[in-house]
Amino acid sequence: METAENRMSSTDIYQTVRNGLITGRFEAGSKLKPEILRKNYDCAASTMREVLFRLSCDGFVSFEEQRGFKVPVSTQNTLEEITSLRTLIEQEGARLSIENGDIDWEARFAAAHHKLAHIESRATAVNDVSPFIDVWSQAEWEFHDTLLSVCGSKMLRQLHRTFYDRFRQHQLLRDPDSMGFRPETLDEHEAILKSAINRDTELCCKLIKEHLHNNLMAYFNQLV
Amino acid sequence: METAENRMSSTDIYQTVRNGLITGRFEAGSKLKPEILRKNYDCAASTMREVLFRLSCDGFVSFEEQRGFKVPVSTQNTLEEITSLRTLIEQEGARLSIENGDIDWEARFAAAHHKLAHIESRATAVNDVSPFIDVWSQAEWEFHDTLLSVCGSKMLRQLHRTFYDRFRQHQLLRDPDSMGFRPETLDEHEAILKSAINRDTELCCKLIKEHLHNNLMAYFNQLV
DNA sequence: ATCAAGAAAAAATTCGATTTATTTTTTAAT
DNA sequence: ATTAAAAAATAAATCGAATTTTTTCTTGAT
Repeated sequence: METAENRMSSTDIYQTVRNGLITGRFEAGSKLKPEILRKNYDCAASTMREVLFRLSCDGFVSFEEQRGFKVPVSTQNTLEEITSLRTLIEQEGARLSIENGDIDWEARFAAAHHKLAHIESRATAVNDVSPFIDVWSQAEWEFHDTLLSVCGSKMLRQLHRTFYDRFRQHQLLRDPDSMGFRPETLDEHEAILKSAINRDTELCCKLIKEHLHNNLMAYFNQLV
Repeated sequence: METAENRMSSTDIYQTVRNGLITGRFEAGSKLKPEILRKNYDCAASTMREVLFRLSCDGFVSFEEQRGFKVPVSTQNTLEEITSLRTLIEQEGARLSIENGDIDWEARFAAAHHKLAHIESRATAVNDVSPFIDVWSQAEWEFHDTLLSVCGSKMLRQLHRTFYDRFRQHQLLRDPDSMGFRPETLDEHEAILKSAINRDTELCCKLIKEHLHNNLMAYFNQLV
């Protein structure tokens, strides 16, 4: 008998689709029809619907009653709101981490930065950065998450993750070729690392704000 | 032919269950089985499951794969995290509203406070406050939401609403008879109103922090 | 040609049943 | 009496089809 391929659980499908959404695999504004998508994930339409509902709660897809699911359309205002909230949350998380963090945290944060800086300098030196996107994204995420890792609030970290990913999603919605990084991020990340390790809370918050503001501006400037 | 009662849409059911959760109609830690609940809402188990997934995203119910849904158990730490995040968000919203708000906002905020104060003073004067819970809850929500109403960020307001409701849910999970209000809230609300209208951002943020901290403390003190 | 009404198609929603996994109960051996 | 394995019962997860609603297409009157 031919073996049936191992099926994914709905949670696996959820993860896969979520990942697809934040890596720009779906076109902005396009419909997400359970009946169509199910074929890609080998499941029933109602299972697909369940997954899409879960994604809609966190804002990765939009839902309108009797009208189904869509990839959200990115507007300037949406991205500004996402950036503001991410800034608010990341500043607070950094504040708490700087307060609580011990030498072990410093070491982990320095290590995360080291990895990230390595990738960023290699990516800056080259013409086509596309092969770096995936590793860079992962390293950047780990850098920012390590900063918050000893803030003491799981909830805050989770919320930060949602807004971090939503920002990335909206960058890609507008510009599917967006790398997400500018050469300047290298210096910005280093400054954040140093301020945190020096326990300079106010400077760190200021640098985070500038870093995220610059990300936002870079995005707007790409809009020809 | 006998007419079939008008059925609720899944979104209606979602709202109803959400409301039930934040008004203490489900016992902490109890299982939420789609097959059982469906009978109360006249729908299929899979529809119920869909609803529960939606609620789990915002933290109103907990979900574990292959083990179903539960009413969350309230721990001290959870409530502290919820309070901290609500404080962070409400302070930021107040800051922005104070910056943007015009005379119309002031008037609406004063009106919301007037209603709330009226209810609070009547409730304070009486022995059994239970008949006031529903109107008070609504008025308190409107007061806090009006404060944020011109912050310019729909997302922030939505997030605030989630944490506002989660706080209330956890109060009731621990103490099903919790009124949610203390006599002191009357003064605290008034002070917040005045500081906002005086455009004293820093004072307003401080008062919000104290107000929410006091809510939290009142909750802990009830734990015998 | 334009528009509205009605018909057809497509998509969203809901359903009841099947399959799969977990939990509880029973049985049997030590 | 305890424990371990097996069986039964319960609950979770998934499915494919039926139903309802929305959207698109067709037709015919102005």
